[in-house]
Amino acid sequence: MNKVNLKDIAKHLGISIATVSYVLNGQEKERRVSSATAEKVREAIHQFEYTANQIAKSLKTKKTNTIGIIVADINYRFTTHVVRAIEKECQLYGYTVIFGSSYENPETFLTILNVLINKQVDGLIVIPVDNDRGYIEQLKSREIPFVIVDRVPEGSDLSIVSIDNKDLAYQCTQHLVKTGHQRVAFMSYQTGLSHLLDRKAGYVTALQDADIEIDQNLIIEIDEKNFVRGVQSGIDALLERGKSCDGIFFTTDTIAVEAIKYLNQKGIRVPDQVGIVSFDESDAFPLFHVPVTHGRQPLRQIGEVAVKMLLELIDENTPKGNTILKSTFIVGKSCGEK
Amino acid sequence: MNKVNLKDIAKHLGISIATVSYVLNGQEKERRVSSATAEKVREAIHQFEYTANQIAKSLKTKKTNTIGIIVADINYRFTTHVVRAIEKECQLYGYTVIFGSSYENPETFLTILNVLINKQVDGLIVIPVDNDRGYIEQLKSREIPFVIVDRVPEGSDLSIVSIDNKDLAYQCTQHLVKTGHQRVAFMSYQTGLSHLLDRKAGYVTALQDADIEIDQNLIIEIDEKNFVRGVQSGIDALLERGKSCDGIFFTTDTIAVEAIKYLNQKGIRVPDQVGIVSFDESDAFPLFHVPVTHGRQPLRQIGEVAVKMLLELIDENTPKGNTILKSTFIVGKSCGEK
DNA sequence: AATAATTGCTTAAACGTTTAAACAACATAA
DNA sequence: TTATGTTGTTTAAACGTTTAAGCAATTATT
Repeated sequence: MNKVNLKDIAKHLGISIATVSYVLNGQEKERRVSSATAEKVREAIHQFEYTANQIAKSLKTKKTNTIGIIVADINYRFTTHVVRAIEKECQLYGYTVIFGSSYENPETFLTILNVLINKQVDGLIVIPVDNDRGYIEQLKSREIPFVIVDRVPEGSDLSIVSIDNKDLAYQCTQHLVKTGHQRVAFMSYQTGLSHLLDRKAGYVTALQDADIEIDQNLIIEIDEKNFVRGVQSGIDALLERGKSCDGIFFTTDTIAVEAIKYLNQKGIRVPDQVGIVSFDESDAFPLFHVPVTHGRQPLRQIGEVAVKMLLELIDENTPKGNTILKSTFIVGKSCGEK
Repeated sequence: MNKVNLKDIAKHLGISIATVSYVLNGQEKERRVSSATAEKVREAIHQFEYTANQIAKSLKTKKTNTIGIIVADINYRFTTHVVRAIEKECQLYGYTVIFGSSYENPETFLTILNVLINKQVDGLIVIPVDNDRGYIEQLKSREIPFVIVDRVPEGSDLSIVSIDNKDLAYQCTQHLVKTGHQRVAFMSYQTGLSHLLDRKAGYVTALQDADIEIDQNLIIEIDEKNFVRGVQSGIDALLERGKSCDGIFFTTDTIAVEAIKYLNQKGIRVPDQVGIVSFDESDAFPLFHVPVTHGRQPLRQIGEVAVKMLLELIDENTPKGNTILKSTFIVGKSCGEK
């Protein structure tokens, strides 16, 4: 038994499809459907449990009430939290979410982009792919509203949601200094991505403001290809005698977790031997023997704002721009705090 | 400038829409389009970068190449891993994924169900909502192919992907016994859900097989409403003098993590004072000072199999049934293993 | 030479909606 | 009386595809 459609309802009531449609779309007043007819229609709709075929509707109205989101990998803490907020917010506004993962692969990214566009999504939220350069041009040439999350590319006619990476990195570094660490190291990925450059700038500025000289030996930048080994040899290098490093600022939670594992393994005591601060938290932190001091991005808010910006963009009544959200700083005990 | 459609292509070439469509769908042979014409069409398609409007296509073919998945919360380890596999598998077969979260709320679940059905998804994968009873009837009455993951409801004309919960729980318990623990406790949620009942059965059977008497005092079942307190008072109860509990089997990773946090906090040494095993792992385990022995569900495989079953169901050439996947058991050092 | 088969296309209906435009019936105003 | 409005409804085109059916031109068969 096939789903009942407008025609079925109309035939059953002996009226035209148009009339039924008007009632359904709340246009009885404008289209002067008599209240008797309207009532009949409502009854029939209820009786037959009619629900509109959104595909047909979309074809006609050119609106799918669907947004696409392209993430790097759903299996990241950042992603799940942001996606969760996006989906919640969309539920609120009657939008649904189609999603695809690029797995950091630019080609996959473009494939997904095409699929989503052919599905006629009303807009896109993009959590960018590392190392991908051309996607913004592709997006722009498609004339589809989109919002970029997290990463701030050049070019200002874009809609972007991000946080002040430099500021939060500044706070992280400053906290290490304030808790008595003199030789504060920096551990990050080897990359040209804006958010990580900003974090480095925050680190540098904080040290300068504290009149501490920057020591290039304390700056470790890891090749992602060789992640685990990179972290380990980075830690080894930092903690070798002579360097007298007494604090480390990790620019991502992934690096922090891997480093903490290794510190655990080597029996290095935190915070006694070395104080640590992480940019971003990890669900794993609570299992470490001491609460890890860290910066916290407002992931939920990032998702919410991204959706709001996108929906405004879709409704065409908004200027584009970069929305910068406030982060918070969570003080634990990994720097020897009282 | 609007997207180019079949009509544009046809007009440009001075041929009919039908011919273009036939070429596009690889029906040149059957429909006897001359190779000259076909070539012209292909060129034009390329030149204008034509891509089909999937909405129109779907309306006609009644196929959206989209599946819906309803999860409890994207923010769970189980969910992200399964969803990741589902999406990867779908990419392979040219399907896209629409998703919605029920947040454990049956009403939200039904709302999402309706939205997805109106979007004409070809099928559904459902990671069930705790405490929801009616959803299966709702699903069945909708005559839409669907696969249930993880939880095994009564009624056998369903397609289900699950693991052998009893068997894996048996292994977990047996391992505690084999590593010298005599007074093995069980900590789970207070629930009637099949997978947790099965895990309890595994625990009981393992002890019986080892000729150890079941002690109701060592069985803790936590009210989810009061989760953190429940875990803590459960641990307190188990470790109080007199009970001489020397091992605990946690039936979920969430319970295990919360318990480990509390053990940490209280300074209780694992595995010296108490050995622990967890059903399911957590990304947090590596930060614990000792590797946690645990059962591992084949999450990726669960996702893959769910998709395969669903696509077969959609193509109508498959019997339904319960596919039970093999789990593995990861030996750490949390039971005092050498 | 007449008929049949093949080739290469086109026509047009259909999918389930929305919506501008038309229309019939009646009421009101001049 | 004629024109003018108002009310309640229907008609039909359109959205961008797919696809069965039709048809003219050419080629093959008898």
